Amino acid sequence: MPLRLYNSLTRRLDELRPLVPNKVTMYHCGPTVYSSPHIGNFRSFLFADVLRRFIEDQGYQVIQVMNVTDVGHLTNDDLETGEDKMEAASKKTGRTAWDIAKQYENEFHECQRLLHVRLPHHMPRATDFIAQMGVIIDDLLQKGVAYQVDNGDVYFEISKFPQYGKLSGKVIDELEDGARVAVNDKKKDPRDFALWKTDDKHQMQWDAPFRGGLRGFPGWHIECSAMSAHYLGHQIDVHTGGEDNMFPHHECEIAQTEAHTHRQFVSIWMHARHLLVDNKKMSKSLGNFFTVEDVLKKGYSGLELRFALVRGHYRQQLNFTLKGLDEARAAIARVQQCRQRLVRIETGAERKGEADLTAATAAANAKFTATMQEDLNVSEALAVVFDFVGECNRAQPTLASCALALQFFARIEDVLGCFGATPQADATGDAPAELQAMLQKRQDAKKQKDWATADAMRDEIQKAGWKIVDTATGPRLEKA
RNA sequence: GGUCCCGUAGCCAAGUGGUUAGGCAACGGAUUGCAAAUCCGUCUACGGCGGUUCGAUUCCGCCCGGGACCUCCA
Repeated sequence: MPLRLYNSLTRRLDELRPLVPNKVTMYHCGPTVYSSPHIGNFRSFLFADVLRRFIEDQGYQVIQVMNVTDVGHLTNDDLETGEDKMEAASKKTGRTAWDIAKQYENEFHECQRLLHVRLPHHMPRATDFIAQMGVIIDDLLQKGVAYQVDNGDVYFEISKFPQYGKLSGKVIDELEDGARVAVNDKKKDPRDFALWKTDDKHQMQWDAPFRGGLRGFPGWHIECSAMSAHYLGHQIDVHTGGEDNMFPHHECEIAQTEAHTHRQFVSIWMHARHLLVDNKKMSKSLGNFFTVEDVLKKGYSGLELRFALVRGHYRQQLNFTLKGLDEARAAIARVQQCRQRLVRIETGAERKGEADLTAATAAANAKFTATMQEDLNVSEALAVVFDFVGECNRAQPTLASCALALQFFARIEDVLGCFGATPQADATGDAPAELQAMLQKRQDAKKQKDWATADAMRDEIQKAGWKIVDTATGPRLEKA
């Protein structure tokens, strides 16, 4: 069974057919590092992460590149008033753009770690690829697809690339009727976009990396073309981003890259739907957004946030709520309880049985694969996992079955990464000695039928962040 | 104004022309000194109105409601 993915370009499910057999190249539009990463950002990045993990699960070797935009992302791409986001943040805070970029890039990496993201193989910064951008700009100028105006700005000329609009379905006339107005009369067409801009006041400036240019800074779109070409070559298999990237960003990437190489840039374009918060659009301009840090400060773990952001289908709007995080916590616990019991049986801490889970495990694996192969249907894949949890809990499995089932869970974890590592059979030994003493005291009290003392001990242990689990073979302590 | 997506039980969220997700919460039962965890059971839905069909939540049309892009945003 092939892996089929929804391709924004063809508007249907396309089979993943890597240009080089068994190797998949992926490029992801990463963060613009001008503010703290928010949960909406990570909805997209976690989607990319799960995609990568599943493709690897399917036996491919993946090479993943995610850019860090630290220059050139204009607040208003085509208008004269457009301002670089880094510069805008700098103005607001009084710090340098370089300083800001560094801070938020670090924050981004920290969030990746907290949300258990498998790091892309390369995470290049735009500012480190000025020269490579220059090569493309130079070529586009030579080919007459781009033009330079008096002040030194270089624009890509839309009319020279008739396929412009093929990804987003935007048609020229429609755009001209829209809210966007041409106020930059230097441009031949209002939709021509900047490859290079000049501005004396801009903090980040470079001598033009192309012939006949003036000192300035690159436009936003060109970085992705340059960096994907540098690491992955002129043609790549999969390119992802948030749905807002589709236009104009990805449209522009296609135009400049394909005008440059005369080859199809990307086989499969994928876009994650935006997140809603309490059923409302989440955006900076509305101010109703949570940063990753906000959520973690409320006491939720990265795993819980990851689960909450990953559980819905990526092409569906996902409604984020704090209640959803509580649900995530409970759901994760359900899986972990199940895994822990299997470990306990395996290690002899709990009685094994006669139930053979071989067939059930094979079926779960097959269903999980099939459902993920169909455009990464995580929701349905989770249903498979939870069905299997029920089967395990109901059974008294053999040692061999425990091992098989645990392998299944390890695979799920490898792909989804939202449940955590295989639990320990018994964490009692890791608990502080005083808690272990309390546990013993509770046992003694129970023998005496001194329920008051027994319950008091349990409450104390709970207050310390642990809980008692009573079993047929005696009580044990677990982290709550 | 143009293009497009969605509306599923208390909440979240898949899917399908006729069997029927899953999670959370709630309730009843088993277990337990009481709990926790686990198991069993209950709650059974597809925005509204038409149409196509033997049969529609699933296809078509209209309406209502929410959202996306075209403008900063993943």
